Amino acid sequence: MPLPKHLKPRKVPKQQRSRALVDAIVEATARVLVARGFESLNVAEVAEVAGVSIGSLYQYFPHKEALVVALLERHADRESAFLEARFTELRAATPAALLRTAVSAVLAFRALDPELHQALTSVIPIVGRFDDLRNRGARTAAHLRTLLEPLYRPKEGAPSLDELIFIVGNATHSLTHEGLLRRPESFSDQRLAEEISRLWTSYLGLEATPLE
Amino acid sequence: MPLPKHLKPRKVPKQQRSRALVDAIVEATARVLVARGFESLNVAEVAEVAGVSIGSLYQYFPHKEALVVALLERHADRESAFLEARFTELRAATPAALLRTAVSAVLAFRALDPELHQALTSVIPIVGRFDDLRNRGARTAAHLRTLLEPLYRPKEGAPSLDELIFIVGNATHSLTHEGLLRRPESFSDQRLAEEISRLWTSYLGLEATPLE
Amino acid sequence: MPLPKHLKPRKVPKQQRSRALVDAIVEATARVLVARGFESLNVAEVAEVAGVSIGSLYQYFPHKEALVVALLERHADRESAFLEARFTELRAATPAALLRTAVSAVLAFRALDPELHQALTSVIPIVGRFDDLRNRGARTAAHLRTLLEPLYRPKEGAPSLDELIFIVGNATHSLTHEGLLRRPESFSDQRLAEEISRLWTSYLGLEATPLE
Amino acid sequence: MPLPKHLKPRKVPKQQRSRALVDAIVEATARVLVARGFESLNVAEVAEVAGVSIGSLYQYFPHKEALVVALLERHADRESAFLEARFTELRAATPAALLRTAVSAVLAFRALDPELHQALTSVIPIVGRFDDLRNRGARTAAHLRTLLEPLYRPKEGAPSLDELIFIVGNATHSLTHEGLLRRPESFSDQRLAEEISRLWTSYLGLEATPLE
DNA sequence: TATGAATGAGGTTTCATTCAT
DNA sequence: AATGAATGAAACCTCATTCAT
Repeated sequence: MPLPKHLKPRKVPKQQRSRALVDAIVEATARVLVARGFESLNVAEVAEVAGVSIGSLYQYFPHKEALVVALLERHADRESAFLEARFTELRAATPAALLRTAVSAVLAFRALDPELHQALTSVIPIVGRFDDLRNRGARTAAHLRTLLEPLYRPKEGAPSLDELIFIVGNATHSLTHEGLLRRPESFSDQRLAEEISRLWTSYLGLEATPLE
Repeated sequence: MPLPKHLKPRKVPKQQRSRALVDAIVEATARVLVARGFESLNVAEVAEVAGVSIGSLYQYFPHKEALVVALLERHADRESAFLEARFTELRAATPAALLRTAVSAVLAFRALDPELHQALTSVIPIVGRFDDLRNRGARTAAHLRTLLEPLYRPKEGAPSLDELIFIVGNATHSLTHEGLLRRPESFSDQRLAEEISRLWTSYLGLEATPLE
Repeated sequence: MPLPKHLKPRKVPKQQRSRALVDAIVEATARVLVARGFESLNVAEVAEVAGVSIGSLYQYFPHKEALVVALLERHADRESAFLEARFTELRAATPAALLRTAVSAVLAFRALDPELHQALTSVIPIVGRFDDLRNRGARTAAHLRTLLEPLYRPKEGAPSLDELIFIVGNATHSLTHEGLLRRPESFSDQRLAEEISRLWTSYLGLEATPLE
Repeated sequence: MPLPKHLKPRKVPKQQRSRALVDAIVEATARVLVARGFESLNVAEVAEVAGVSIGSLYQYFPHKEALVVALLERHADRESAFLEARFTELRAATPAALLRTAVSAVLAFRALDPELHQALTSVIPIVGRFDDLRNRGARTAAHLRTLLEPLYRPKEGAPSLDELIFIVGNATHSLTHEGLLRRPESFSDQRLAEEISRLWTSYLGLEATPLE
C-alpha cells in the first residue's frame, strides 16, 4: 500500500453485464478475504474466483484496497437494510423491549455470516484511509440517536445525548463484534441480547421489563 | 507468510549484548509498525531502524510475524505491570471508586502511546494464529475477576460472574481502545472514566459514589 | 510491439466524417506524444483525447506505432509544404542569400511547435521499421540537390554532389533540431541562420553576401 | 515511467563481487538494448543475460531507466578516455591536421561498436530526465574549447567562441552519429574525416593542409 | 459503423528468507 | 556471532488488441 491512490472505483458499472461482473468480484473478495485475510488476499485469486479476467477487475477497482472498500460498503448497506426492516416492524413497545429488539437485530445480522463480519471488522483499520469511515460511523450513530432520544431523560449532571451515544454505541459494538466469538458458552444469542439490554436500561435509568 | 512456522524466537537471548539487540529490534518494530501498518512493514526496514543486520534479526526472530508477537508480548507485560501497580496502591475503597480507578488506569496506560496501542490492536487478528491470545485474554479476565468478585452479589436469574466479566470486559475494552480515538470532545479522560464507572455500578446494582 | 504488422492504415478514410475522425486521432497523438513520450503514450488515452472510441481508432490504425507514423507523415507533409512555399517566393538571388533563406525557413518551421518537432525526432528510431524513412530522407535530399546543384562547382579532388548533400544535410539537420534547444543565448534565429549560411558558403567556396 | 524516482543506483558496489555483478548487468543492458531497443527491453531479460537474479539487479538499479543511465555513463567515460588518449598523442601539428585527427578519433570510437553507439543515442531523449545530460554536453564542449581556442582568431563581427563551439559541436555530432549509418558508399571513414575537417578549416578561416 | 467491455500476456517491483563470508 | 549480498517466488498493475453488442 504505497500511496493513497484513487478512492473510488474507476468506472461506475452501467450496463447490466458490468453490474454482474462487479457483483461477482465483490462476492469473490468476500470469499477470499474470509479464507485468507487481507494480507494474503491477492488480486489474481479474487479475479479467478470471480471467474473474471484480472484486466476486467482492474477496470473497476484501481487497487487491492478498493476491493475491500467495496465489500465494506456492500456489507454496510445490507446491514442498514436489515436493521431498518426490523425496526419498522415494531414502532411501539416498552423502552427495554425496544432495546432488546435492537440488540437482537444486530446479533441476528451478525449471525448471517459471522466469519465475514469478523473479517471485515479486522480489515477496517487497514483500509481505513481508503474508506470514508466517518460516514459509516455517522450512520450508525444516527440510528442510535433515533432510538435513544425518546427514551432518555437526562438528570442534573448526567451525560449529554452525544456522550451517551458514544458509550452505548462503542460498548455494544464490541459486544456484538469481536467479543462475540469468545463469549461464554452459556450465552445464547437471546440471553446475550437480554443482558445487553439490561445493561442499557439500568444505565439509562429505565425500568426493566420482564421477558414475555 | 506461507504457513505457521515456529511460534517462538529461535534463540533465547542470554548474554547482555543479545538482550540489547533483541530490545532494539522490538523497539524498531514498534516504530515501523506505527508508521506503516503491518502489511507495509518490512523486515529489512525494521533491521535498519534497529541498527542491526538483517541476519542478526533472523537469528532471534524466525519470521516477520514473530517480530510483532514479541512486541505484543512486551506491550502486554508492560500493561500488566502498569495496571497492577495502580491496583495495589488502593486496596480499600468503595466499589464505585474501585471501578473508577480501574478504568482510569486503563485509560492512563492507553494514553502513554495511543498510536502504538491502536496499531497493536489492529494487528492482533493478523498474527492471531502465531500468538497465544487465549492466555492474553485470560490474564485480563483474571484481573477483572479479582476486581469484580467481591463486589458482585448476583440475584436470582442474574448472569453468572463469567458472563458478567465477558460483558464488562468487552465493553470496557472497546471504550478504551478503538472508540477512544473518536470520542466526543466533551469527554476528558477523567469524565470518561467516571461515566464508564457509572455504567458498571448501575449495571452491577452498586451505589454510585460521588468523586472525592 | 511483438512484430512488424501492417505498415499502412487499415482503411483509407473516404467520407468526410472519417477524415475528421482520423485528423482528430492524429492530432491527439501529437498532444499525448509531447506530454508523455512514446513509451508512456497509450492508445486508450489517445482515443479519449481525440474524443473517439478506441474501437474506431483501431479501424484506421492497426497498432500503436501506426499512430505515430501517421503523425510523422502529417508533419513531414506540412514541413514540405511550408518550405516549398518559402522557396518559390524567391527564385533568383545570390547563392548565399538563397542558403540563408533556406536555413531560415527550416528554423521558422521548427519554431511553429518546437516540442512536437523534438518529440517526433526522438520517436523516429523507435518506429523506424514501421516507417519508410528512406523516402523521407530522399525527399529532403532532393530538396537540397535542387538547391545546391546550380551553386556547386566542384574542383579537382573535391567531394561529389551527393557527398556534399550528405555533409550539408546532416549538419544542418542537427543544428536545426536537437541542438536548437540548447543553443547559446546570443543566438537568435536570425543570427543562427546567418551563421549556418556562412558555414556553407565558405565550405562551398561561394562568396559571402552581406545582409541587406 | 510514472515519476522520477531515484537518480542513482541504490547501493554503491563496494566489494569486488558486487562490482563484477554491476558490470555484468551493465554489459547485459548494452546487449539487450542493441537487440531490442528501449521500449522492448525488459528487466527480467537483462538479469537473465547477466546471469544474475532479478532481485540482485534491483539492489543496484532501482528501475529500468537506471540501467540505461548507468550504461550511458559507462559509455561516456570510455569515450572520454578514448579521445583523450588520442589527443595527448599529438600535441603539435597544423590546425587542419589537428582537426582531422579529432574527427578521426570520434569516428574511430564510433566504429568500435556502431550499433551500441546508435542505440544509446536514440535512448537519450527517453531517459533524459533521469540523466544529467547537461554535464555530458559540458564535457564535450570543454574538449572542443581546448581544441578550438588556440586555432580561432575571430575577425570583426565574427561569432564568439561559444557560438562557434555550438556550431561545430552540433554539426560534427550529427555527422558522426545518426548520419554515419546512412552515408554515401563513397565515404570511407578516412575520406569523411578529411571532408569534415575541410568543412571546419574553411569555416574557421584556416589554411587547408594537404594530407601527408 | 461505432462502441467500450473484456481479455490476459507481459512487465515492473518488492521483500521474506537464506547462506557464504 | 554477525553481516548483508543474493535469491526468486509472488504480487501488483498496465495496456495493446479483440469482438460482441
